Amino acid sequence: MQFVQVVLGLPVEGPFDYSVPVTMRQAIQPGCRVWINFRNKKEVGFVVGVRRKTAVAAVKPVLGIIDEHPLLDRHLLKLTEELADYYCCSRGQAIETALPAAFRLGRPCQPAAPVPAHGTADAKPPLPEVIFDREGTDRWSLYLDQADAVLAQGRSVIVLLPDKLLVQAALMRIRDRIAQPVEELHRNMPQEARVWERIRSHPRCLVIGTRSALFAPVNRLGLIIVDEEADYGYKQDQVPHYHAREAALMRAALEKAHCILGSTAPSLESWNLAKKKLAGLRTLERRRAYPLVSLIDMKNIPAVSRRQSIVLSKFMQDAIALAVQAGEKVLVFLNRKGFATAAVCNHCGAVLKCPRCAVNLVYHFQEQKLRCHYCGYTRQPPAICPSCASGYIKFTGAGTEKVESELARIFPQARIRAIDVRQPWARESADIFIATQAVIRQPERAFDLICALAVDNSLNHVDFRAAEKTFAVLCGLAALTEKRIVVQSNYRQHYCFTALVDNTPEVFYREELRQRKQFAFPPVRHFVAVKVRGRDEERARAAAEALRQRLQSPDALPGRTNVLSLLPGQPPKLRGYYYWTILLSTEAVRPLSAALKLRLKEFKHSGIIITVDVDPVF
DNA sequence: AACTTACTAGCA
DNA sequence: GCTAGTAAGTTC
Repeated sequence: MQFVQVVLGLPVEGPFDYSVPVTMRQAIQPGCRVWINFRNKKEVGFVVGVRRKTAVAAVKPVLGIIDEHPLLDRHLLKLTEELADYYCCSRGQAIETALPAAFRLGRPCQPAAPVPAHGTADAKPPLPEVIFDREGTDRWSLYLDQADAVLAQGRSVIVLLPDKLLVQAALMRIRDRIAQPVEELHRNMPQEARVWERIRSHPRCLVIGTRSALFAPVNRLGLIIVDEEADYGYKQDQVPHYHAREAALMRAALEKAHCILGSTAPSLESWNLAKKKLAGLRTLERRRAYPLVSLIDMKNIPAVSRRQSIVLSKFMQDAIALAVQAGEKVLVFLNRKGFATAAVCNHCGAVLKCPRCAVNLVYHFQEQKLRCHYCGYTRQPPAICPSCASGYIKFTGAGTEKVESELARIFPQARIRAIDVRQPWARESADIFIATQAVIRQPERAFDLICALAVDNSLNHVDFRAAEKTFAVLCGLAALTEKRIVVQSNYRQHYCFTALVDNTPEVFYREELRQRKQFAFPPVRHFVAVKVRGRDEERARAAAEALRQRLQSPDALPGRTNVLSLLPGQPPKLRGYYYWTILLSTEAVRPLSAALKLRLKEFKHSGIIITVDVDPVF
C-alpha cells in the first residue's frame, strides 16, 4: 500500500494521510494536488509527502490526482513550509498563498516542459545587497544591468514592487532593455493561471509584479529585486501575514539566488542586516547637487495663528511668494489626505463615527461625503447633529484640499494644483503643486522649492517607526529637488531633521538603531500580534484577557519572549467584530510561532477567532 | 474553517 | 425530561 500526506488550505495543521489506489500509483509525488474527501466534502489537497505505511486506522482513498507532475517544485514547497513556520499559519494556507485562485480550486494546470536543473547544489548563497539610492532614480540602471547579466547566464529574475502603478512604471523601463520574455503577474489578475503556466514553460524569464509575484514558478531563479523595500505594501494584511521582503530573502537563500533590496531610504530591517554583515550595502551617491534645507521652528509662531487649521509660517509664505515670482515650481507637501480628519458638532462636541467600525468618519471635500477609511462606509454629512439635534457640524483637521483653499487665499495670483498621481500632470500646468506621499514615487519630477507641512503629524504618530517613516519621506523629498527644501516643525532638533540638513543619513540610522536597541524594538527584536476577534463585545474582551493570562503563565511560551500588553484593536470595532491584540516581543520568531500553534490549539472559545501576525505593521 | 458531540442552564 | 445555546473536540 502507498499513502500520501496531504495538507489543506484551512487553519488546521495536518498533514492527513490518504491511501493511493493502485490504479493511480506511479505519478504521485510531493507538490501534486489531489482530490480528497475531507469531513465528507470533496476538497483540493496538497501532497507534501509519500509513505509506505500509515498509523491512521481509518484512512480514506485519494479520489483523483489533479497534477501528474508537481505543481510546486521542491524549492517552492520548502519556501511555503518556512513561511508557515515563521508566520504561524498552516502549511496548506501558505501553499494556497503561493497559488493562483484557479489552481486553489482544483483547475488542472498545463504540464510544463522539463528544464534541466542548474548546478548550484553546493554553491554558497550570495550575500543579499541593500541599495541606498540617494539620487532617487539611479538604482534602475543597476537593476537592469544585473537582471541582464543573470538572464544571460540562463537564470530567471523576479522583480517586486509594492503596487500595480509602480509595476506599470517599471515595465516602461524594462520592456525595451530586456530581450528575454518579460511576464507581469498579479494576484487575481485576469488569466493569472495562464500567465503562471507560461512562466513555467520559459527556460528563463523575467517576472515583474506585486508581492505575490514572489511565488512565480520560474525556472532556475538567479535574482530577486525588491524595489521600494521599505514600503508597507509588501506586508499582507490577511493570513498569512507575510512580508514580501522577508519572504524574498528566504526564497533567494533556498535557491542560491542573489537578492537586491533597493530604495531611496532603506528600512531599519535592511540597514540592520547590512550592519550585521548579513547583507552588503551599496550607496548610490547623488550626482545632482544636494538641496539647501531650512528648518523653521514652529514654537516661535504666535498662538493666534496656531489655532488655524493650517499653519503656513511667514518664512514659508515668503519663500513661496519669491519662488512663484521667479517663475519657479513649488511643491507643497502634506502627509495626509482628505479635507478634514473629523466631523465634530459645534454644540455638543460629538464626533461622527462609523456605525460599523467606531472610528472617526473623514470628510471628503470633492465628493462631499463622510467616509470610513477602514470599511469604506460613506454617508452624507448631516445638517444637524445626530446626538444633540442642534448646532452645526464643523470639519476640523488639515488635508490637501484644505491646504489648496488656504494657498489660493494667500496667493490669489498663482496657479495652484493638487496632484492626483493616478492622473498624468504636466510641470507647466501650475506654479504651486500640492501633494501627499505618492509624488515621491515620481522621482523624475523636479521642483525648485519644496515645502513640507505638518511633518510633525507623522513624527508624533504613536508608532515606534514614526521617525523612520518621516525620514524616508524627507529622503524622498530630497530626491525631488537640487535647490531648496523648507520644513516647519516643533521638533527642530530631532535627528531626522539634522541628518536631512547635514546630508548625513548614516547619522540618522545610527541613532535610530541605537534607540531601537535601547527599547528592544524591531529590528533588534520581533513583535508578534495575537489578534482576538468576536461579534460579542464582552466575550471578545474576556477571551482576550483569558488568553493573555494563559500566555503569561510559566512555560507557555519559549524563553526570550515577553507578553507586552493587551490592547484594544486599532480600531476596536471593525466590520461588526470587536478586536483585541495581545502584543508579544521575542528574540526568535520560529520557536514562538511553534509554541503559539500549540497554545492556540488548546485555547478554544466559541465565537472567538484568533489570528497571529508576525512582524506586524501599525 | 466547518462540523459533530457533550454539557449546562432554564423551563414545565 | 426536554431543548436551546454553547463549549470542546475532530478532521486522515
